[in-house]
Amino acid sequence: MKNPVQFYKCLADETRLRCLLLIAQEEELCVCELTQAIDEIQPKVSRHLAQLRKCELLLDRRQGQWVFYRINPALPDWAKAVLAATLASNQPFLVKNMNRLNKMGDRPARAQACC
Amino acid sequence: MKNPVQFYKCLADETRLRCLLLIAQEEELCVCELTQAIDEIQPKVSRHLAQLRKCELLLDRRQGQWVFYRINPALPDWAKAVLAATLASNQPFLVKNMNRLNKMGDRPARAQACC
DNA sequence: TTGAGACATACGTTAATTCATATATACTAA
DNA sequence: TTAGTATATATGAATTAACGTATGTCTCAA
Repeated sequence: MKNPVQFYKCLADETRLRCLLLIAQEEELCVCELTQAIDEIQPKVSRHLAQLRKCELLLDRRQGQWVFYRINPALPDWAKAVLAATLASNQPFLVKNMNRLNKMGDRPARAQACC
Repeated sequence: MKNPVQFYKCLADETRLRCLLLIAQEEELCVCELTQAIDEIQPKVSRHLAQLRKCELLLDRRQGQWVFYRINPALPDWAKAVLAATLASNQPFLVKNMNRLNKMGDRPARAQACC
C-alpha cells in the first residue's frame, strides 16, 4: 500500500467495502460467493477485487475453478486495525450480505493450502 | 455520519485526510493554519472542510475573524479509533505539514469556549 | 476436444469528483 | 463608513471513477 490516501480510496466504494469486510469476517471467499452475497454482477465484483489486489489489500489463490480472496497479511498493523474496527462495529451494514451468503447452496469447499 | 462508505469517502482525498489528521493532532485549527500547513489555496481547503462538516466529521466554531475546526466528539467510537490509529502510524505522511504549521508566524490565539 | 462454469479484462459511455477562478459574506479596526 | 483580513460558496471546466456489455482465459468433466 502506497499511502493512507490510497488505502482509504479503496474503502470508499460500497462494493469494495462490502467485499473487504465480508472477506475479513469469513477469512476467505471466492468471487462467486461475493457476487451472491452482495448481489452484483460478476464483472463488477471482479473488477473491484482486482483493484484491491493491485493495491495489495487482498491476496488471491486459485483452487480449481475458483479464486479465493483473503486479506493480505502483510498489511500494516494500523490498516488491519482499521478493517477490524470497521467490521466489529458495522454488522448491520452487512446483515443482508451475510444472510445471502449463508443461504447460498453449493458453496465451494476450501482445500488446505498444502497436502 | 450516514454509513461507513460515506465516512471513508471523506478520508479518500489527500486534502481532506491531511486536514483531518492535522486537526486530530492539534485539537483545533483554523482555516488559515490549515491552508498554510498543507500549502493549498484557501477556497480548496474551505470546500473540503465544508464537506467534512456536512458529513459531521468536523465541527466548527467562529472566534472573531477566524473559524476553528475540531473533530466532532459525537463521532462513533470506531470512527474515532480509525482516525487515531491512522494518525499514530502515519506521522511521516504529515511531517511537512507539521513543519509548515510550526514555522508559521502570527497564529491566531485560541480563546476558551466560555469565560 | 468439446461444452460449461468461474473468473478476468477491454472498451466505450456515463456519472461523480475535483478544480481554479471569481465573487460574496463576516468580522475588525481605523 | 471604509479598507483589509478571513472564510464561504457559485460556476463551469477538467479529471477521475464507475458502469454495463462483450469477450477472453482457465479449469474440469464428459
